Amino acid sequence: MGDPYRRRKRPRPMIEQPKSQFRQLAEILRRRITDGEWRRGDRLPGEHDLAAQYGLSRHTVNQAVGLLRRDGLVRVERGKGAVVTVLPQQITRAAVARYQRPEREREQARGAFDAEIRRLGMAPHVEYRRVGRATPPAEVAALLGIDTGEQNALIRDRLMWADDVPVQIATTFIPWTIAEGTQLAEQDSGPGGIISRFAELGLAQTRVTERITVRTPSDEEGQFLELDPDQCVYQLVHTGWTADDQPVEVTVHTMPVALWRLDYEWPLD
Amino acid sequence: MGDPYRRRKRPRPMIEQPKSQFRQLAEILRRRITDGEWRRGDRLPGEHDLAAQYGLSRHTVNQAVGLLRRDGLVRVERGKGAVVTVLPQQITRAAVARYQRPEREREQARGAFDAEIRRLGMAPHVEYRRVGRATPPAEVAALLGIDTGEQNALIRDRLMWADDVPVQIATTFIPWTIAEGTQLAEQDSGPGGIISRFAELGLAQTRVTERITVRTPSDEEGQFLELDPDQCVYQLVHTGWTADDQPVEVTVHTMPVALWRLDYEWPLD
DNA sequence: CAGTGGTCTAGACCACCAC
DNA sequence: TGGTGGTCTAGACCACTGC
Repeated sequence: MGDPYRRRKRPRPMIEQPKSQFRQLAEILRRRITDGEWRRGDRLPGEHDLAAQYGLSRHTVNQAVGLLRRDGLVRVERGKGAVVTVLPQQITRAAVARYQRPEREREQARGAFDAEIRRLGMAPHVEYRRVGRATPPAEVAALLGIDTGEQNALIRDRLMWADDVPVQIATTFIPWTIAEGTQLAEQDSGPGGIISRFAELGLAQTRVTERITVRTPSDEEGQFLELDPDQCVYQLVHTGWTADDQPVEVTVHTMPVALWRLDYEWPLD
Repeated sequence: MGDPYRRRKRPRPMIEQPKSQFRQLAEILRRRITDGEWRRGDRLPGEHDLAAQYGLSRHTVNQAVGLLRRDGLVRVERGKGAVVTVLPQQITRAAVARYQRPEREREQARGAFDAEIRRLGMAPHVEYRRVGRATPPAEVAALLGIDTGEQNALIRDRLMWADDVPVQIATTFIPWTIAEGTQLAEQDSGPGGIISRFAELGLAQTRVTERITVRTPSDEEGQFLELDPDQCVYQLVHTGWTADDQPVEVTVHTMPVALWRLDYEWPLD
């Protein structure tokens, strides 16, 4: 069987692979953050200073900082500098639990997000950006089985924070033929969230699917989530189905990968 | 309520945001790939040529190519050049389906991966790198509820390809007290895979959890998966539990985010 | 050997921020 | 206005590939 790595590996040096200077510097800076020397909110020394201190050109330092930005450890604002942004812990999205027994205590929708954030000792905040009739993206229209390019969906678009950190964009689409004139189309979807409203309409969701991909954020997403353009986000597409396999809800969640981890759980027979 | 984006946006130019030259070039090159001008296996023009052609310095071109590498569209080998590596379609991992009815037709383990790859018209290949007694990482030991730093686990470490593309590393850990002397410790785990062996041992798995995170690959992982160091991978930690909530299996999957999408599905009550 | 990309420097100009 | 980072150029040296 052998060791397939061997094929591609050269005789390994005793101590360590020689690495480029900017990667070594990034390693040093990363350690100073994870070790707690620099904490959330602290400003890193200017690139000019770091360059002088380590005997590097500013360009090399800039590359090193770029690695930290990609990993979501620091955020840079023009004219100000690099600030440590890493959270003490990632937020956990327990996908299955958040949709269980919604009638019990508003665990659904806003309630589930609230719990996820409070678990970390942070304050959740949700702001509705838009609730109304709109044209869904083509992929969403296809999922919902409705025509493309028409104003045939209700959109519920919201932004979410943990303390002052923007952590998620969630956009729900519901066929307009279902949502029109119901509480689904109101900003406050009422007790139990939209899941309960669907049930009352005789369109109880009995099955849920989620598809996870990772991509780079759009300009708009990057702006709200305060992401460096090199950071990645989860795109999580959640679809709710009725007993006769009709899709009645599609929600697209956009979350920085640095901030979240996603949990799933199911029984085996 | 207003538009929260407005806070941070400046009056938008009519045509487009001014973008840096390397991002514009990356956009051009990306389009030439997605439009099919350059296909999988083709070599990009040299950076020197591109620089001359577009009137840029080689460094700027190098930055542009870096964006394509990060997105997994091209792979660069020293001394050779940049080769288009993007697959026609992402591989879909249907998490729940792959563990259902394992006794039916070897759908488990190797069987599920086989189906995932064949669905794309590619040829799956699995190679066992190591099967034997080993010391699990501390996080895995904690999950399994066994001591840290001891040779107290069976490791089943395998590499997976689609055609000639390395697509996944999967490493299974099972407490040695369970695996010792059973077919679990043999490379061929028998019909139905290890799930069936657990059932025969009176340790049938009744519940499964998975935790997804995204991180940069280790040197070793990047080497096998032929990843640029700037590309991200999913780390998917799969745990199997018995009816009395004993964890009997932990499998860590490492998959390039550019190649995979992850599907989940469950019923609502 | 020539051709590739990886990395680094020195220097420059710009946009943006805070004062 | 001075300090920050974003970006770009010109030029250089290196490691690696394949002939």
